[in-house]
Order: sequence, then C-alpha cells, then structure tokens
Amino acid sequence: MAGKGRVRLVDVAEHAGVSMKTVSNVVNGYAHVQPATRARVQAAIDELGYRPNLTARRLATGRTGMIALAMPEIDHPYFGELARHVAEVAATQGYRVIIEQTLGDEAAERAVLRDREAGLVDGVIFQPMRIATLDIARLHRDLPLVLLGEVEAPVTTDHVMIDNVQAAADVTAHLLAQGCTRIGFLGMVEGDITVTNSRRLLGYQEALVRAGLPLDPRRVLTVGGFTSGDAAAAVRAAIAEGPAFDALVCRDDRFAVGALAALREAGRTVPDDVAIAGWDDSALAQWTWPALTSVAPDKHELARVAFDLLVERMGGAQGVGRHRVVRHSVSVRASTAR
Amino acid sequence: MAGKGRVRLVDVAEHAGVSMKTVSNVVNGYAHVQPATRARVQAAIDELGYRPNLTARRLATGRTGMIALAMPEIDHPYFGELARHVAEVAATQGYRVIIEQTLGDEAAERAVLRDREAGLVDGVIFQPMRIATLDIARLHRDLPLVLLGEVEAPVTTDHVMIDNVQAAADVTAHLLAQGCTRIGFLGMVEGDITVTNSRRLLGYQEALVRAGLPLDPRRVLTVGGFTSGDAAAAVRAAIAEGPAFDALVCRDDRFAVGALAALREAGRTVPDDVAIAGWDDSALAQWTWPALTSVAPDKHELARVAFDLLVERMGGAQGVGRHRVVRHSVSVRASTAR
DNA sequence: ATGAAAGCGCTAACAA
DNA sequence: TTGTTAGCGCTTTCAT
Repeated sequence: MAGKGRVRLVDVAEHAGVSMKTVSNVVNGYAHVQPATRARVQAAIDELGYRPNLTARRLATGRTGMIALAMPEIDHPYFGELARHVAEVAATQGYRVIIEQTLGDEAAERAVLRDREAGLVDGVIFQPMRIATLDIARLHRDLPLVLLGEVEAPVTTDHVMIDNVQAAADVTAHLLAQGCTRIGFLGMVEGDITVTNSRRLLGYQEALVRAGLPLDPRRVLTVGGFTSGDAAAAVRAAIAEGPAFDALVCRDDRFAVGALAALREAGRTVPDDVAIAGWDDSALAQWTWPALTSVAPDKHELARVAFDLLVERMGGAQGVGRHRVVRHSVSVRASTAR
Repeated sequence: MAGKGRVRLVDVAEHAGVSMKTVSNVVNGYAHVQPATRARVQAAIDELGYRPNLTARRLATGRTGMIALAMPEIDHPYFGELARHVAEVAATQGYRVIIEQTLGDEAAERAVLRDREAGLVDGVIFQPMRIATLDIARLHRDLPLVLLGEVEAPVTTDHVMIDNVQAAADVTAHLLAQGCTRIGFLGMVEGDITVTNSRRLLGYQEALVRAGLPLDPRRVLTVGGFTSGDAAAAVRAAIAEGPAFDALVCRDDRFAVGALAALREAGRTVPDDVAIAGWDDSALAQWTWPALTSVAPDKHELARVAFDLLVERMGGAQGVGRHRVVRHSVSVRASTAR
C-alpha cells in the first residue's frame, strides 16, 4: 500500500545518491547524462516504482499537455466521431483531450470559456450552440481557443468550418439532378440561435433559385428539438397539412432518420416518393434503409486544422482570428437514387 | 493581454488589503468571514477578474476533482451514451470526467492503469477489452479503480456489470415466445478475449436447452471484427452456406444493424423470415427499419453504481473488490414481433 | 476572524 | 556533467 504518488523525485535522488536535477534529467530524457549515472538512476526509478507527479510538473512548467474539446453532446454520432478524430490528432503531439459536454446549456458554455478551464488545459476547441459570438470575445480572455462550426466569429478568434452554404447548395443540386422539383428543408430548429441553420437554408434556396424553381416557404419545416423524434413529428405534421414535396434536405442525419420513419409510417416510399438527404455522413448513414445520402464534412481535416491552429495559439501566436474552411463532399447512397 | 492565470490570490489579497488566507476563505466559501471583509474581497476578485489556478490547488490539496473514463471507442453508440451518464452523475458531485479512448489497444489499456493517470485524476472507471484481469491487479497499484463490463475481476478490484447470461437467456426466451425455433447467435468475435461474448453465448444456449431445443453449433456465427460491416459479412456467409435460422441474437446493436442490411440484400424479411434482436438499446435501435428489439442495460444505474463505488475508493475504502450487478430489460420492438 | 509561513513535487536558472 | 535553490499558486496548520 505505497499510496499513490508516494515516491517522489527526491526519494529517487537519495536512493541513487544523486541530486534531484540529475533524476529530472533522466526522467525527461535530457541528453547530457553519463551513461553510468543514467543507469543508476533508472535502476532506482524502477526499484522504487517512481511516477512523476503531473500536477507538480504542470505547476512548475505552466503547461498541462491537455486540451478541452467542448461540444453539445458526446453521444451524438457526429460529435462522437469528431471527438475521436480530435483525440487522435492531439495524441500525435502528446496532448490529451478532455471532453466537455455542454448539452446546449448556456451556463455550461460560458463556463467552458471561463473559470473551469483555468489552468486545467492549455487550450480549448469549442463548438458553441447557444452563446453569442460577442460574448465569446468578451469571455475568452487569453485562453487559446478555436471555434468549430459556423459562428459569426469575432475577429480575434480562430475558427474552422465547412462551407455550409455551398454544401447545402451541393446536396440540393444533387436532388435536382435526380429529377426532384418540390424539395423541402428539414429543418429550422426552434430556439437554435446559431447561424448554421440559416446558412444551410440559404444554400438550399440558392440552388433552387439557380434552377429557376420557386421558393415555397411552406416547404421549410420547423422542428421542435434536436432529436430524430422531433424531426419525425415535423414530417408527420407536414404530410398531414403541408404542401407535397418529393425530397427533403435534412439538417443532420438524425433528422433524416426521423424523416425516414415518418414517411414509412405514412406509406411513402424513399426515394421514389420522397428522396431524403442527411448531413454529417455519420456511421449510421450507411446502415439505414434505404442507405442515406449525406453531406460529408471532412471530419479528420476539421480536427487536424482546428488542432493545428490551437497549437499555434498555445505557442503564443497573437494575430487576428483566422477562418479556415475545410472541404466537404456529398456521399450519395440509395435514399436519393431515382 | 493579461495573460492566462495572471491574477493570483496574492494580488487579490493586496488589492483588498487582507491576507491570502482571507481571500482563500472567501473563494472557498468558508463561513467565518466578516460580511464586510467578504464583500471587500469579493469586489477585488471581480475587479481583477481573479480565477483560482486549479493546478496549484491540486498540488496543495492532493485532489484533482477529475476521474478518467477509459473505454474502447468514444464513437460507439453504447459507449457514447454511457459516457454521457457518467459525466452527468460525476457532475452532481463536482467531478469532471476525462474520457480516455483505448481503441482496444493493449498498450493504451496498460497506460490507463499506470503512469498516465499519475496525479492526473483521482480515480478511474475502466472498461477493459484486451487486458487480462491478473494484469489489472498487478498494474493498478493504489489508484482507485472500478471496472465495467463482465471481466473475471481480481478480488481486489470493484466491478459493475449486468447479468449477461441472464440477459441473453431473456432475449432468447423472448424469441422462443415469438415462435422462433432455429435461433442463431451473432456473434463470436475473432480475437476478443473478454468473457462478455462467452457469457452471452452461454445464456443463449441455456435458454435453448431449457426449451428442449437442440444446440446447432453452425448457428453460432463468427464475426471478423466489431463493425456493422463485419457482422453483415458474417450473415451473408451464413445465408450462403449455413443452416437456416429464423432469428438472430446479436452481440450488440451495430451487429444487428449489419444483420438487417444483409438479410434485406438477400431478400429475407424481418421479422417474418428472420427475427432480429440487438443488444445495448442504443438510440439508433428505435430508428432502424424495422425498429430493433434490444437488450437494455440500465446505463444510468451502471454509471451511478460505478461512480458511487469509485467515490468510496477515492475516500480511502480499502476492502476487497465488490461486484455489483445492475438490472437490465429487453426493449421489444418490431424486429421481433411476429 | 485573520495573518504568517511552511509545504505540495516538480522544473529551471544559476553555480560549481 | 551535476548540484543548489528559488519559485509555480494554492492550502493549511499554527499563531494571534
């Protein structure tokens, strides 16, 4: 029962008959240590089972070697995959990732930017949902920060996104190419203050206009929440009372999955009666029935670029905010194949 | 450009004209402080924008207020949901959770138990996949640890699980009640050394025997990996060459989803030709077509019990390992409704 | 109720 | 190449 962290650097030093500095040199792989000394120290380390106390090291160096990844939900397919990529990218440079779940709670989002990260992490990658960008500028002080997702970022803050307008236009154009003419948008979310939705809606509208098609506002469905069930309810309501549509551009794959279920219930066939396109290209997209066409952000690239920007900030870079756009594609599957 | 953590306790003390101790008392909500003093200190804190340095606090107190949750994959639906529950439960007691992804890598799993956690977290909740239980006993030293999942835990280590034998028997019995008689098991995974699979297989077999049905080893499918695609391939192969089956008990929902796709491809109807039951009752289960019957571990309870055990260990409890079994149920949906 | 000072375990100048 | 020592910012006895 040695007790966690019981063996200290000084214990090893005594045991090996050298100074703390020498032990520290060995532990940190400093080159200029006599082989004999190194061996003796290493033996003492092994014998005593020494592990450096990371907290103490942090206090001394001012570095934690950790970054925080803050996002709305850890169990959302997209965010889960993104987290995996960020963790992998960060690991290549020796960083660990703390995942912080905000659950779309504004207080939690503020906390991300304030005291909670004080000295805990060296930087933060943050996908906000509720917090306004001006608040971000005001709150984030000097904590290195990179924003994810399409926010109206203040100029002092880096951020990484895909071109949501273009991507929405791309997927809508794909639907048009399949012969769809009454394309709906699912959907605007009540209470969602991010510009993500409006950007996607804009791209969808641009593609329609470009094709010479009318914009029917009744084909833009409003959804009461962020779950598949909320989306299904919206589609059910639209079927009951709304105008006919022969395709739906969905805000994300979870909405698309809800749409598939609602259409099936109503006896509509996908893609023949209604083509369905999702967004995120999450792992589940290829296993729905029919398999889901989906906008595919390059998640790995998103993670890599965000981390690289953050590393620069953590290294002290002080310039204005950089805005990086990462490429996307449309993964075409059966749900839109006519 | 105040610099992160630039304002220190001593700065606040000076500004307010009191000692560090008094500021510390205010920051930590110590009761015996004169209201006037408290107000003055609080004003200084607000004015200077002071945030306590958590690393320094940790070094002084020896507590980090964080626990690690180590599991194979963060983007697996089950683990994502579990992580969410653990984070929620931990937050109620002021703990934060670091999520550690092992990707089923043995070295990563060893690291979880060793130096990586030195001083980083107060305890670890760990779902191992590759590491043998004896190694766990040898490596974990004095780090408070709770194991998740059905491992042959050494007596010194706490662990929490559901009764996999019983759950497999339950879902198999449900299938029998639906009139299925040629029930298969999908599947044994090559290279999986955990006992999870064998426990589930055992429950499946027990239920068949209890019903007086023969055990046909050819109905136990072997899968080459952990993805839906691997499962789909196994089902395809079984359809091509294996014996007929009218139901499949699947190792998890991802396997079940792969089975649905493979059966559809082959022109088999679910549930009429083949009933499908998954495992984990993840969010996607209700959105597949047909909706998936699935074994439902009580994930919240799993998280709660694991965290409670861990809290006791972090408080210094030294007894032998406790083994806790959490309740499960079977969420019945269309994929088994005949 | 508040202050003074000794650590917590490590790193990093600065010396030797 | 190795040793000495002064911090890192906080908590926490022990005084007052």
